[in-house]
Amino acid sequence: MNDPFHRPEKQPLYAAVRDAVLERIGSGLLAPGDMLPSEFALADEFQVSQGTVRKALDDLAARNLVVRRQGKGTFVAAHTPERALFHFFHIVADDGARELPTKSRVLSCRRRRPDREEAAALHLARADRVVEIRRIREMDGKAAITETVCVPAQWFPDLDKRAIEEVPNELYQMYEERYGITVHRASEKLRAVSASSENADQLGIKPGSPLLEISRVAETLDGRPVELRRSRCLTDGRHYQSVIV
Amino acid sequence: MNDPFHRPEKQPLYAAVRDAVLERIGSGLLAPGDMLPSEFALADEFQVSQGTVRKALDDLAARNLVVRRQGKGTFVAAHTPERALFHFFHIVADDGARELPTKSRVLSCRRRRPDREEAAALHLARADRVVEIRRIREMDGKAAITETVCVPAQWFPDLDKRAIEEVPNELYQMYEERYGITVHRASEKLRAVSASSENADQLGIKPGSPLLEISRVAETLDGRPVELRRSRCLTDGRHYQSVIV
DNA sequence: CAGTGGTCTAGACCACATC
DNA sequence: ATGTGGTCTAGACCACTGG
Repeated sequence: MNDPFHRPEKQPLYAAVRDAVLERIGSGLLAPGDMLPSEFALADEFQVSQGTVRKALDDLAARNLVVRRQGKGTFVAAHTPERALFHFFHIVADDGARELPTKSRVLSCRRRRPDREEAAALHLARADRVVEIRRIREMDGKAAITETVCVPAQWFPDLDKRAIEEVPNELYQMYEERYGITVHRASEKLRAVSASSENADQLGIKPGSPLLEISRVAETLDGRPVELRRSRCLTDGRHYQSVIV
Repeated sequence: MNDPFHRPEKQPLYAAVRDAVLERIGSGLLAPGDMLPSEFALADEFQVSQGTVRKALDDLAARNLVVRRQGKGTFVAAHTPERALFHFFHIVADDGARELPTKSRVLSCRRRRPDREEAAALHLARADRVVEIRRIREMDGKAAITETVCVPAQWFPDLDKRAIEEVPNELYQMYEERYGITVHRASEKLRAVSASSENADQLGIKPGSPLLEISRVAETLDGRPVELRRSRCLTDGRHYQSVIV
């Protein structure tokens, strides 16, 4: 049934409502962009007051899982290009301008076994397969970032067979639309590294130059890791912007 | 008067209550650690319902400005060592262990004119004065971070005269307790840079080695910049951890 | 116009902390 | 026992959206 509405001991009512709605989103019963039932409809369904449903939905809205729009309804959050850019792309020009990586040149797109790091990050066995995409992203007209994206092949069945030209600049929207996988949160580890000779060639710099390495693990709603993305970025007139609230 | 309780055109009631409480915190009328009046007391004072006060306080709690504790009360957020560490210190060992910089060796502590970058970041004129603290922070027993902290001298009148040994490891708690200045939010810019010969000496590495440069501007509640902190960190077995929700 | 979320109220009861 | 925040209800009215 699609009605797992339990209150497992002392959990507040609104939390049970929240989790029930969450379950429908996670299971795909409610897809990104869909409108949720109205507050009153949910209140009626779960036999709680409208205020309790409101608190549950406000909670989900605070976590960016749904978007509430007065007069229209409550909708499951979707990956728009702006959201992807503002939410997941943190490289900014030093003058504060938000320059997006306009072009990206795909170097390769293949299917292979994961290395130790990838297997660990994506919770895979060494015998499993991953699809690896390597590309160079340009900013302000010049090559600025080398990127190696790695995803479990089982969830992205034909990704390696797509023509290289078909890979869009914004991957997360494609994950969502084409494979039904919504990236919800990510954690990034940043380090300073020396450019390898390969990096140097790709970015037009001297080997040994300092590069900002960003190692990102992206997760779905239910916490499964879906992507390991290792980027090396030239921080020349640019920086990684982090806000601590 | 301490009662600027206006509703400037179409602003929700709870927002007016929130701003009124905020005003008391910002003005120092309510200091960090102080307990706020109870929900009913505030409701009575502002002539609104308790639910409206609740919404106002929940809003402040969501912004980390107050802390609510069931059965005890609502308190103005204060800088505990843990808060400082978990909230503002993002360097983590690669195995995930949260190693704090135990020791810090202060190299100098002096009063001088700001350079162009400092003046811009701290909204000062070139004729103003700043206090500069330079130090080396150790992690895991080895020198790992060089740090230059810069604050407006006018708000920290005798900071430069304090004995170097007196400067504590956690500065923000001292800012709050000794100067009544609460750091509330910060923004950090990260870059990869090459170690200068000075950096190399300080950290025991070769000149030119890649270092993670973190340039942080810390702000008070009302958005005034109070500190420019430039750190250069050896990311060897460590990284800067950033979570995107 | 009907339907949606947003605000606000008044009151009840619960859970926790302190004396 | 008292006072605090946390949950939940029922209902009123407002503001916005779209047919």
